[in-house]
Amino acid sequence: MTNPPATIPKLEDVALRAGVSTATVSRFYNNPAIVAPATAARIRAAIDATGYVPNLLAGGLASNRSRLVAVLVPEIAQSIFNDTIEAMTAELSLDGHVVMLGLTGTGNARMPQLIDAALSRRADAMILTGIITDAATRERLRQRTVTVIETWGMPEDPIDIAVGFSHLAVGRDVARFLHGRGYTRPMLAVAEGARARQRRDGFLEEWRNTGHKPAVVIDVPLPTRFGHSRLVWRQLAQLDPLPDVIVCGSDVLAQGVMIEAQAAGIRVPDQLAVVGFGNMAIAGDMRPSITTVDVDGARIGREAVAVLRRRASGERIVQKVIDVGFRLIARESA
Amino acid sequence: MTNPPATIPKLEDVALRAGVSTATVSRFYNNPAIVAPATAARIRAAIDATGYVPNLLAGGLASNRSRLVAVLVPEIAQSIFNDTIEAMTAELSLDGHVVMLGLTGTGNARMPQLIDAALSRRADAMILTGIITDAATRERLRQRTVTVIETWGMPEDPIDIAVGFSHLAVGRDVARFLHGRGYTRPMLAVAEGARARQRRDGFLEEWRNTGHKPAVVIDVPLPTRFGHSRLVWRQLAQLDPLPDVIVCGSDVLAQGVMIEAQAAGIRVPDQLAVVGFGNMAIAGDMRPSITTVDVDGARIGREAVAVLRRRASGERIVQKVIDVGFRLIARESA
DNA sequence: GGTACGCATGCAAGCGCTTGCAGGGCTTTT
DNA sequence: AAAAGCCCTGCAAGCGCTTGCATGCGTACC
Repeated sequence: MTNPPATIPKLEDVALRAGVSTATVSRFYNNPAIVAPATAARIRAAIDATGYVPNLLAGGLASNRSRLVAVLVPEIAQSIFNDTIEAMTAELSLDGHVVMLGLTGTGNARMPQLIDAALSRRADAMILTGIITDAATRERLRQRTVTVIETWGMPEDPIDIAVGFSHLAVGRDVARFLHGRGYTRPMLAVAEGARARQRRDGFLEEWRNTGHKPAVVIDVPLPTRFGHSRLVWRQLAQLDPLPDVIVCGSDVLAQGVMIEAQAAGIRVPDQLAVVGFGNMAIAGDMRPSITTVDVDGARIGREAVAVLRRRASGERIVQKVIDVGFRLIARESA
Repeated sequence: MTNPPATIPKLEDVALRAGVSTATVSRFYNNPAIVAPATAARIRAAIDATGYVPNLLAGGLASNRSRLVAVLVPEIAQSIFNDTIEAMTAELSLDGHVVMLGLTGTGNARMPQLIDAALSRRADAMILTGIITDAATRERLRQRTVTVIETWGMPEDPIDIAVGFSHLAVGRDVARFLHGRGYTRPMLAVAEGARARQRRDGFLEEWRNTGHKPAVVIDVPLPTRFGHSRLVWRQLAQLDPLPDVIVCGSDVLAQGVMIEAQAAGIRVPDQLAVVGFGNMAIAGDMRPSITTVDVDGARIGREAVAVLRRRASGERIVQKVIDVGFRLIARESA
């Protein structure tokens, strides 16, 4: 129970105490293999005795590596990206990196400020959710040497590196699936985001190609909230004939619609089938369980960090776009 | 469409171009009021021309302020804290601060490393979820001069500052509420966390005080997942007589139990009432809507940042514990 | 007209690390 | 026994900012 030290110990204090130079203590932290075991032991003792904690601001300034990775997502309150963030955070902390979390807002309105914030802190890398569409921002990032990873999408011309999957393909697969099951009157509830719209386009294209009449589409505001399902339900209930399946932009929405349907005495899937997206935990646990598209968000996070590691070790990344794919999981609801 | 600059521009480049010293440019950023308007205009032009972005690693080293706030939470995948994080992030970015996100794990296993990470980066403040119980860690933090804010709880002896509410009081209120509604056979599904246990204790104490027989308690593993409700349901269904109300550690759990009950043909609330915790969006949107305890997570975040601001402006904080309270919201499910 | 003062700016000494280069002591090679 | 190599360590020059102190200038005051 010692008292607070009058001053925060620095590298020099440790060095003095261990009888070595600051350079050696620095190496002890950054390249332990090259310091002699006996010296290392003395340094360790000195660190314990002084309660030294390295100053990574100083270290980062000198080495030009901040060990900071900026992760920019629209939101986290009800987000499908949280698995990705968790996986990334866990992986990064293994390398002594830390996540700077930025919330861009559902319309990415705060993206520019956050990019500035990340650049200011000399983040070693920036991991973005989705594909930046703003040309000026793309150009700005390209001019920098930071690693930029775009996730959850498949840009044709990535700023730097992309880890994701094709939302277009998701839409197409769902359309084929529903066609195969014999559904004829789908309705789509599409969130106002770039990715959701790609899935919609994929669906509509494929649905047309399989010889069907155009599907009904309604828009749902972002961010996705459970309550929006009531809006969807209201619009759905007005249709005549009723759709025989509703394809929702997210599992949350799908769950909500199902609950509304059941409350209205409509049987799922007999009278109305439901398809979600994301394969969140609720999808498998609902009664009936929800047919959805599984995306391995954690894997996206891990792959992103893996790329970072490879680049950090000097490797030149040739494969600029990594496709982690997706799986349509047929359950009870459709 | 210029090419990447050969070298990253620094303060000096801006100063040269604007015909001032680096000190003045620095002041332009940190204390704009004291630089003359005409000079400011020249500096602005120079910044635009060079594409300068300040290096906050250098700035932080020199000024001893990192503009980094560490936010340590157990997880974010299915977390009740996300509103708090969002609110904090938004507020902090207004002051040019940035959030370093740390995930401690549900058992707080990674807490020590994360505290180190935060100290290493000379975080201006650390905001923790819940109350740190480890004495060594408490002591370690007390010795530092960083602002430490514990949230979502009401420690008797805060490390520094706390913003939260009394979980004990929540438990008591719920017990009184159920007593008032005439329920007699409650069952508690309690998550394995310190806060959930406090609510349990409060409930049990009050329930006993109102003259009832002890309530049935079952434990639920952390992190809370929707699927756990099935486990709860299974245990619940074995009881004879069945409980007339189940008090769940979270809305997610409550929702799941309700769905299981409905799937089993049990009517909510007639045959089984359900109480949740947290007032997440789903609670109000479920059919029937869920009776729960509302906690203003966003407010916790805002209050925490407000304290930070006050301290930053030199104020001495006297009120070490800020109680944001809670509200029991009676809806259809109980 | 001289003194006092305030405003805007410059000077320069750090902030606490990292790392290229050099060198001393050992062991191995010839 | 000398030469060559290898390990380990130290020296010292930065990294790009901030800020206390000093200074020059214009205005206000007596």
